[in-house]
Amino acid sequence: MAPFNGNPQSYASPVTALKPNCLMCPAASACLTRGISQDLISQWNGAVQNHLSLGRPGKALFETGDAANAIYVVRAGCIKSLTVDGDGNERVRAFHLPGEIVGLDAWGAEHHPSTAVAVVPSQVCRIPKLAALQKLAESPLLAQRLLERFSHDLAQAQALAGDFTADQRVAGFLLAMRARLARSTALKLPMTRRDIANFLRLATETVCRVLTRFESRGWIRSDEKNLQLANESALLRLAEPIGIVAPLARAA
Amino acid sequence: MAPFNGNPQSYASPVTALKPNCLMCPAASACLTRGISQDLISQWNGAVQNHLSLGRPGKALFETGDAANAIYVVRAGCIKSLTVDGDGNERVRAFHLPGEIVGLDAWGAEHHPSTAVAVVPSQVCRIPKLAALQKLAESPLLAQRLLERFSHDLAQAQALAGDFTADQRVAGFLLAMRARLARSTALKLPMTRRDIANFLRLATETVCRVLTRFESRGWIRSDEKNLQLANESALLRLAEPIGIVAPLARAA
DNA sequence: CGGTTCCTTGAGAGAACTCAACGTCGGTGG
DNA sequence: CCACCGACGTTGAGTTCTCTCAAGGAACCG
Repeated sequence: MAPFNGNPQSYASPVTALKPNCLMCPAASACLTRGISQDLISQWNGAVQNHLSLGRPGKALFETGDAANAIYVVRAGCIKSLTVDGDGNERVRAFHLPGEIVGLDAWGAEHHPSTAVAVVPSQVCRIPKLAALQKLAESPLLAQRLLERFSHDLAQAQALAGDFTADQRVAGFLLAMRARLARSTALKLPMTRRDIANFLRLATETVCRVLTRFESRGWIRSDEKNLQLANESALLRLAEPIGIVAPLARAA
Repeated sequence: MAPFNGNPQSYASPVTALKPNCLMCPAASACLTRGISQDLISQWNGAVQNHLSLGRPGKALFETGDAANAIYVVRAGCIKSLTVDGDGNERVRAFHLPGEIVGLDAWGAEHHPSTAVAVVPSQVCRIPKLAALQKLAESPLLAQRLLERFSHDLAQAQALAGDFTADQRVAGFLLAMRARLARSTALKLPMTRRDIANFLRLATETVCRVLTRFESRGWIRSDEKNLQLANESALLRLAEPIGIVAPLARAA
């Protein structure tokens, strides 16, 4: 059970390791700090308390009911937010990729309404709400950035709440992941079929069947977690009614 | 076609009518200004540009694609946010009651992703985003209030996005309306069955059938728009998996 | 009063779910 | 080293919940 050692600063002194440098962050191109001045980035960096490694899939960042004193920016990996109802049924509410923020649904609450769990080995930056609030007061630009993030997540959640066919939902999900992972048409999905299905309100089997259908039509090529989007326009046509929200950040 | 005349300041001079006084607002107990000092309320009042009357149901506040330079706080009535897809299908994304904010999904965008329409004769306060941002920088408390609102709406949207039975969704909706309208167990729903169904991703007929079922069980008494929740605990038990988000505001 | 919109109830159809089974992969321990 | 186990992905067959289609009654408005 070797500890996950993906932290590029793990060899540095503990203090340095605890206080990552936003200027050298691998997720900078998708973070709140994207495209702002170095001075401002340094200022924001002051609000970052430390960063945490979630070494193995399933490791919880926080659980429902925990005190909610901070938000977390994903530095690497993938985090999922989920709730568990009285019958023990899990429900995936969101996936968070590098640069995205975990815990926004708890900004106005003392306790987290959802649990956050690593999907793959991940790292996050912890930013206490109070420290963040202080920085926002000092910089309207940062405040605007955070509000944009809230607004985007809200619009996204509302779009996804719609009533769509299984094909539409899967197509929309693939396109959203493609835009957020933002490399090429080749995707490496971090999460399992089960998580995707749960997130999209579908049965695991349905997701499988849809993917098989897409592949038989030549729209995608699928090798388990590795997907190749061969016909994005077809997927886009299918997913149009969802009104996918364009991602805020692009690779610089 | 007499103009809606519910504005208590309509007899005052035009300037006064255009700049409502937050200290005398009927929606104050549910607004961002709830429970803060009079000085701070007055300060926030400075950000309020004017207020608008939407005299008849169906009147649009703004439409998808319009420039998004402001947010709107509902002063009276009820506003619905909706989108229209390529096939002309409407989808209700949210209802906004007095004290709640319309347009948050467009804070980070230049154009509104959704259309806002009056459900009943309504009034809203227009607050330019720039003016709001300025006030937020001056007052961390106001900033916190707005962030809480975003957070709450996000959590709510995610909760509602889940996969629930028709009975669960309707029960959850009734309880949420009860909490937001916050009077007694007697509810006067502003919106039609069609709107409720669309919002809950159900057919109008299904909503009717569920309400009939609830009534036959003695859980509610229904006279069209006027509902009486006779057995809230039964509804609560049914809606538990949704994880209803408690409303931020209560009547003072 | 027609005309429209809304609410309600009934009967049949369809999309997705549940249940079930099988192959694969990776980790674990004998 | 390999058998075992569990998790994951995939495919098939029957069931169910909700939708669609259809129609009638009530309320509202010009």
